[in-house]
Amino acid sequence: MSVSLHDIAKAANVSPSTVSRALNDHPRIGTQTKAHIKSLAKEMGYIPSAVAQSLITNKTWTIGMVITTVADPVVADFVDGVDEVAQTAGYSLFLSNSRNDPQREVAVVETFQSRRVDAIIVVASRIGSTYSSKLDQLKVPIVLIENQKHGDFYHSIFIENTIGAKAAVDHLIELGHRRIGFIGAVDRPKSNDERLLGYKMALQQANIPVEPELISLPDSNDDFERGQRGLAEMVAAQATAVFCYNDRTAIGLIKGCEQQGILIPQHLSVVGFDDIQIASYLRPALTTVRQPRVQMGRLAMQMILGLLDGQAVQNQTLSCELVVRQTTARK
Amino acid sequence: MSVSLHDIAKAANVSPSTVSRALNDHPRIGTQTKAHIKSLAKEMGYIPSAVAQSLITNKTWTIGMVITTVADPVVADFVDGVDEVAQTAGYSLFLSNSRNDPQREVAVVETFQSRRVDAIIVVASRIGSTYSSKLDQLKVPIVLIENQKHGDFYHSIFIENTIGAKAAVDHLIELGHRRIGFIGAVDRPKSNDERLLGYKMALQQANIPVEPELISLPDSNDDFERGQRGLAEMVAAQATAVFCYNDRTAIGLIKGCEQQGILIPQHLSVVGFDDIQIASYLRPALTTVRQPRVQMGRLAMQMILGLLDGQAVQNQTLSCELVVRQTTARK
DNA sequence: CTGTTAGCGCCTTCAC
DNA sequence: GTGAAGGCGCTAACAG
Repeated sequence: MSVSLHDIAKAANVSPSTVSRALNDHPRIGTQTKAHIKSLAKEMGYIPSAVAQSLITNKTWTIGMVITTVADPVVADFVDGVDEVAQTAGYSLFLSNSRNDPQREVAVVETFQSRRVDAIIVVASRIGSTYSSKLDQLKVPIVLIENQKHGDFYHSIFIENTIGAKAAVDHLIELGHRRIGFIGAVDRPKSNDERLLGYKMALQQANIPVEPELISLPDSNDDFERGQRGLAEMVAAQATAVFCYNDRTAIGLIKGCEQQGILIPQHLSVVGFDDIQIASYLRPALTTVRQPRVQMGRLAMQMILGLLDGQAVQNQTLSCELVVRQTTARK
Repeated sequence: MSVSLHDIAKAANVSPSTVSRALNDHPRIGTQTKAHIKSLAKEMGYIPSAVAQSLITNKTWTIGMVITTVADPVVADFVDGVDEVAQTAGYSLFLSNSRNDPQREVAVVETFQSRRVDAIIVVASRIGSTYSSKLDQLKVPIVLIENQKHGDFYHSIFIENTIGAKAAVDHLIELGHRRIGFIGAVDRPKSNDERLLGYKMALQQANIPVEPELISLPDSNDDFERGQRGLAEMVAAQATAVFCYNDRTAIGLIKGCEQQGILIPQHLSVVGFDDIQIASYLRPALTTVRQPRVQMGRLAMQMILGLLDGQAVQNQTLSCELVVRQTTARK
């Protein structure tokens, strides 16, 4: 296999521990022997085995991250943020898709445990309290991004869904809309409820009744498809504006509109959520609520670092901001 | 720490080796002791240490994947494909961004080596022959997806860039266009050259001169920005159609057009490359060349599995297909 | 300053 | 069928 400490020890006529010390810049080591060993090691192409090191130090310098799918641009940005901070801090990232299947998620977490990861990050988990029993025994810090189960488990990073959603709907109301619809996502119960709540709060504050037929929760796992499916209900309910669970839902909705000759924003105003990169490149450019996704990923990893450092770490809730573009217009 | 073989051996009043055998369904083991030990292990929450196992078996069940950034939807799909096959085969995936920086890429690969990954997958590497010396010594199988250095190193998965590009430009020529531009990507030299070659071949075949002013290689690392920057050159060269290096470049170009009142496809026809998911949701929907990205990821991981299994594995070049939508029209 | 010893958690011959 | 012993590659006390 690859060259080991022993190999280079033999070559240098010293003991393995001397080699170890030299390579780790241990204080009590001869300057010349150290230099000699180091050059020898390089020459022999020695690369220390992280697995052997982990076994003894009981630290793997490894983070496990469970996501739904990296094909979701929101998730991708989380990953980017986490990876950035992790890499800088010397950690490697295990990435595993759960495809939003709670069972797979549990399986992945168990794999991570067996790999003795130093910490775990889970995006959009729907597991919730199941974790309590499974993970409380483990000493592994775990932080959740956009946990989808009600109740605060462990350390979490949230976004101000309700406030953001309310801002979106406030904006529509200001534009004179009264029949405002909502197209939601059933597979992300908590964010969905929070955004729906913001929607309702905005309406109530403006003394507009909340009408069930204006709220659509299409039974699909695909964001785009949900948007397209929700359109029928919006038309039937005579909505003049729609707030969508996220940008991809809005994009699906808009495509459906185009096919039916419904003009955006002349006939229908549309607001999304997330501000994914493409949002500003659409024609018309999408009005949406911006979420600091990369920042959330960074923060998650920074929380991990704090936790690993034994610090007390607070849950974080980041704010989001309305970005008005071209899909919303005065009624 | 966590419970070990010894702990459960003590609890069961047997030796550690017996426990090991029981848990691994070794043949020579008492049926009842086995059952007893298994239930005991579950009860005590025993999770075997993959790191200890790796140290002894010299196999980590781990794959290292180096990417530019997961925020690129093309890369994200590669990752999805790899992850799918890897997970099924029992492998975990280390993911690391290089941000398209060759130096970082080398650093990441070294980290992977120290972690003793069983294999490495690199996306859009610009390293090339540097690998020869560095990795030839290692016994780790390595497969490259869309290698960006000329010359075939190791095992690779390619796409028929030239054929796809030619199909795109053929399509524009059929529509009556004669002044067709190309906006390329300098940070992906090989794919860019291949697509540019396809562009040139199509023109030559139609007896249309290749004019340098119709070829733009904006000095930027952002796809969208390249598209926007390239527009000026296209306008100056009086292009009536443009073939872009990829979809995101096309999207940037289209945005620039909108700002200048240039209508797509009436004033300018545009073709992209990749067929990222959003392409069909744009208005007008983007004409492009579809790349089987997820399939490429799967294939990469399957090649790894073959290699790990000692099989002789062939490089693969997948074909792509023109998808005509709404951004191209008769001149 | 350097060598020796022990052991991280597990598997794998060997004995019994 | 089960136990004892050795070792994977490395670090961390101890000695010297």
